[in-house]
Amino acid sequence: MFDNAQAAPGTARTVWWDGAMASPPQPGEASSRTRAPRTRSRASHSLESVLAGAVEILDESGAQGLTIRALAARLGGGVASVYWYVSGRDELLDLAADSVLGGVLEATADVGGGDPIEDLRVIALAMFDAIVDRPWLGAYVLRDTATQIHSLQLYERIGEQVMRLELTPRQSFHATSAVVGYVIGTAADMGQQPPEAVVSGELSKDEYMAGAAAQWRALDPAQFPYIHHIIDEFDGHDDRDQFVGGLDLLLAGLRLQAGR
Amino acid sequence: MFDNAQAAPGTARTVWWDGAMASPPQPGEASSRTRAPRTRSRASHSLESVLAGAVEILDESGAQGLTIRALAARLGGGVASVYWYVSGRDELLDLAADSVLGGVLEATADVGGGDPIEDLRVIALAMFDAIVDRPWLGAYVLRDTATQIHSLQLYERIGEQVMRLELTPRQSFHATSAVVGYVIGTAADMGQQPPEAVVSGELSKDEYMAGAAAQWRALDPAQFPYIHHIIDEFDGHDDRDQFVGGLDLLLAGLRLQAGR
DNA sequence: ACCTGAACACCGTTCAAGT
DNA sequence: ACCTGAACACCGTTCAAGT
Repeated sequence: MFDNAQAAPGTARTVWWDGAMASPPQPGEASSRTRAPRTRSRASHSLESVLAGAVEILDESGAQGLTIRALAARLGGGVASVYWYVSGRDELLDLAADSVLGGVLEATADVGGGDPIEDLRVIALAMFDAIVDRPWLGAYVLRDTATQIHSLQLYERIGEQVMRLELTPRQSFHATSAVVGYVIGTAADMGQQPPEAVVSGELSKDEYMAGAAAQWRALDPAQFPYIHHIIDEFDGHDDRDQFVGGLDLLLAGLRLQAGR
Repeated sequence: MFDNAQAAPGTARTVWWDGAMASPPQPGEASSRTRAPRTRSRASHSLESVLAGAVEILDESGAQGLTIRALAARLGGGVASVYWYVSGRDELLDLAADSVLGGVLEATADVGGGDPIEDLRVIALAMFDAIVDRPWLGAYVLRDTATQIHSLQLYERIGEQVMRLELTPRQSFHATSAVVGYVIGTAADMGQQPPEAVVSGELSKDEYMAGAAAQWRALDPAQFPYIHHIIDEFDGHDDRDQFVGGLDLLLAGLRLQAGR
């Protein structure tokens, strides 16, 4: 079902290729123990290396910076070779995002023994941490469970904690979706690049936030009483604290519903 | 501060143009009462018409379908004229999203008299409804409060309800952010197009969801106990019910914190 | 099977020029 | 002030061909 980690999805794999041609001569590689190929004439990739390269570029320059050409250049090969591993740029983004979630999956592998809601909190925080310093990630996480195996597994793991609260299936479904929705929504929002500021490097995120705070302070207090009520909290606030604050509200509601 | 509704932002408005040339002759328009111009030689826009055109295209074919060329064609003019009103495609998306939120703002103009949490619920639902059937909207809402006036005002309005709960500024800030984050995150997630399915029209959203449900049922129950626990709820579920389920958890937590 | 270079059809943005 | 057509520099994707 989710076997496209090896086969390029969207590509019909009819065997037009004669098996007798297998293992073609590898020039200059016969007894080489070093990884770097002596002859640079032909690049060789794998889905893992393609995704790793994509994540590198995404981390450096965001979704906008990930072009197929840039990726091919980084891999040291031609553009078209990328299409052997992914069906297109969209799937590349989906798989790159999912590969990062694989890390979250590993990091939370042993969660599940304690208080269900506390465990839920730990997983949600791990997920948040992964997304928040990867601005590009939020938009591509949990988009297509058929392509994104890790996303599905993480969803399952979160659901399993909720399940231990022994609510109805419907309540479990809603609670799990709420946690996931809150995490992704908040993280994506926080990770969003200030319009071309951080990307071009003209402005740091702190500088941008300071500018926004100044802008808020300049608003008419009569028209924006709430903004002025919280401006000191907004100014210089910590994203993680803000995230935890909301998460704890959600979990408190859940605890109430579960009667614990 | 937020005056870019009239002046194209990002464009320095130095007056190189001689004021004496004002109100040039309008050929064939002297006593015409009908809106359609007799001479098609020169198109005339406004920021409103540009954004309206953009929203139309976005509704029809999503963010991917909104190209400057498509927009210019719809407006019946040249490509470059769009750049008189917006600084680029990014700002076009931001402003188009914000213009839709203007509708939510109007629809919730008289909210604020009842129970604060109930009022919060009403606003959140109105926001959800606006986003959910506009898949493109979620990604561009509340991105830049300097450009997006309506987003800021909506944020203020939500905050004002929270303020009535008389929490600390910090708690108010976190609660408001949580509600907004949850709404946007959930709505964006639900509005997300199934990879090129609904866009190309090959697959309806219902068909896609049915396919996903079938896929989930095929998963190993030993490996995915939660998925199997909720699969009947997932299959054919109503997005709005799901949203409300999570929202009520969040609001219950908030009510608890406020001691009401 | 997997990689390549070149080509195709697009796209955002800019610019000199028009009114 | 506001609109235009043409140009520039890109980009995703495909394809015939190589190994």
